[in-house]
Amino acid sequence: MKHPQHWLMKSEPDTYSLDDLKHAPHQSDIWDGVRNYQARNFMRQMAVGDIAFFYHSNCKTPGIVGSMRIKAAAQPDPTALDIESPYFDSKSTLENNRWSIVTVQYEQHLPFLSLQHMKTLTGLEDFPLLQRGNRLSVMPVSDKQAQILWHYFNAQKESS
DNA sequence: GCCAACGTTGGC
DNA sequence: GCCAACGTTGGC
Repeated sequence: MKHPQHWLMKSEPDTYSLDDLKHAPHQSDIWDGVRNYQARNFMRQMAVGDIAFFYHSNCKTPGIVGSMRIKAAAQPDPTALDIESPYFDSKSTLENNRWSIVTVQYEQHLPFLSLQHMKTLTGLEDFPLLQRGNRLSVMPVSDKQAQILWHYFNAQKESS
């Protein structure tokens, strides 16, 4: 099996936090509501077993709080067809749903890595998250960037 | 709560 | 197909 690709996925903790995923049935859930084509296309590239960092955005101290595994590859997003959902999309149909979800599995909480501190780590200069004006909610993490992040998390775990 | 950056919409 | 207007994201 090909070694897993890393990703980063943002969620506002007030809407859906890592704890929410941890306490979901089977610690698994669908990642719905993505309404940006670039982010959607990244989700469509995800493979089962890929690793995604869970990032809390639009909160007091944004940063990475843990990790997940991709449990199932992209499928149509049911919320796009649900008129009751805040993510309802009038241009999507059952035959032609514009939007996708992946199924994610809780893996672990990690030592908190704030956005502020992430900016000080060397080797992350090209990380999309840190690029000016970036608003992507789903983005790839290169092997090199993942290695830097895991090094940070492992070092924090050892020193605690 | 402010606002810069960005994506989308819709008139033309 | 251009682009102004508008809505959203998300750090601060």
